[in-house]
Amino acid sequence: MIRKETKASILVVEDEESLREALKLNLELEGYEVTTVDNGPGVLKVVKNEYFDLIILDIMLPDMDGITVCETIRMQHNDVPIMFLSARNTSADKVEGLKKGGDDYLTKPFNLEELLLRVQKLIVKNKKIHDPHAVPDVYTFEGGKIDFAAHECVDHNGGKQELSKKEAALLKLLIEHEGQVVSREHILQIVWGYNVYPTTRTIDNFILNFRKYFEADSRNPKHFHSVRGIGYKFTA
Amino acid sequence: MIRKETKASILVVEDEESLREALKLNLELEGYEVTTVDNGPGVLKVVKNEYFDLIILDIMLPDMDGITVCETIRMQHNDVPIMFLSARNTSADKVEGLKKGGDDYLTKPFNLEELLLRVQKLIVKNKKIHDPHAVPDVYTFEGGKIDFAAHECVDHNGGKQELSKKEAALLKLLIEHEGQVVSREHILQIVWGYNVYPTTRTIDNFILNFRKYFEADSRNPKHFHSVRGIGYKFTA
DNA sequence: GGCTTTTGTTTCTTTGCGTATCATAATCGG
DNA sequence: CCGATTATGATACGCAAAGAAACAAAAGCC
Repeated sequence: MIRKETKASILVVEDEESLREALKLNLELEGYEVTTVDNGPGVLKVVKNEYFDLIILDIMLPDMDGITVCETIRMQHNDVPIMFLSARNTSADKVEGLKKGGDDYLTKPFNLEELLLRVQKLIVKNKKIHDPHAVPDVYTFEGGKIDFAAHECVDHNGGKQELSKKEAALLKLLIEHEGQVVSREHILQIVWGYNVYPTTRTIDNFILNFRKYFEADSRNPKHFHSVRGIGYKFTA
Repeated sequence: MIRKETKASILVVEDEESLREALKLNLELEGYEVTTVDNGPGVLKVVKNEYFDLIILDIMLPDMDGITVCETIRMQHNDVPIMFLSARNTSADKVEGLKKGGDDYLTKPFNLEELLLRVQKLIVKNKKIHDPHAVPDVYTFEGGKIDFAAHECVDHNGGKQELSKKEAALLKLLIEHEGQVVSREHILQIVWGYNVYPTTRTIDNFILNFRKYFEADSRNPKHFHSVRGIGYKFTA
């Protein structure tokens, strides 16, 4: 099994600079990859383009309040865990936050250690949800056979091929999500470990190779499909 | 959305009778199967023999405190979600509870609605972990079948069709509002973005495609209805 | 150090999605 | 019943995303 030692990524949304920087610092000390934003509309933009394991969202933002931001994110079918931060600690506020799609609600001032623990729990749970099904060391499908332990595969002609590290990792990821589309962001997050990417054609090149290995007609792939605007999909 | 409900089971551990019964009553009203226990050792016994989706655990128990109970459960590699209840609300207490394996920590007196919301969230998350296909991303209706995870659908003839990004988003939106009219403005808000107003026939074209996919007679649609002057409506 | 292999970048080509345009049909208001 | 309005359906087009390949840069390997 390939261990993922990629950092979990957190988006911190907080307009007050000192708190924002303090959060960033402490989360980074815990080993998280932290992005910060100080306004509502900015969140929506950045959430559309990047993958996050958790969003820490201040409710009181100058332009667009956090609840609305959360609602909007949820309306776009994004299930990223969201932790609300707020100075308001009435039950009504908490209930509203949780109802509108928040996963946790902390009141300011908060205890740092508690926040870090809750952050950790939310991230671990979510990872478990997305943690895909186990793939055997030797995976056989119509297009060939892949031996993840030996880092080699048998292509569609029966020829043997060595698999490089990244090739194996990407293959495994796609096979783990067999039948489902895996977004480019997710691929980069898991296989490469970065979050933002310049318009890179790197992933495409790997897919091209897979198609060479496993597809009889690489122009009309039966196993490695691209889903325009989203990512790639493997089907057996 | 259609959701089949088998009752989730909750174990309530609380020594004070009135609170215990109040919790039981309210949780049952929410549709949960509730078991109650009033002492520490009893928890361990019952947890060994029964499956629970959640344990609500009072920290101050007469014989064995809740933290110890939780630790013991975790030592037995049982990952059942545990929500602590406690009158103590210092940060140190909360931190300890979370550290020792608790998933949430509520202080007494608590707001009932908040508790119920948090209960629900813990249970749903855990269900997703154990049965990722419990809430499948597949929607079936008379006209065909739509798989949102794979971005494909089966049309009314049984043929397979790839779905583009916007197609999937719009379909999802319409299906979520099954039976009710969705206005053009709302569609644009959700599917296209915010201040975008392409005053065009764009949405119509997507509806046309859907009718091609899913309607036997596209002139007399049974599923994708247009509501003149307002928007569109999907019916199953 | 020089060689090979793997990984990443740059650039160009190709594709097809999403949008626009326009002609026609349906519907509505008066 | 007729003009105005709105939906439909076909078609055309621009542009962003994917394909493809060559090139560059690391990373291994004797």
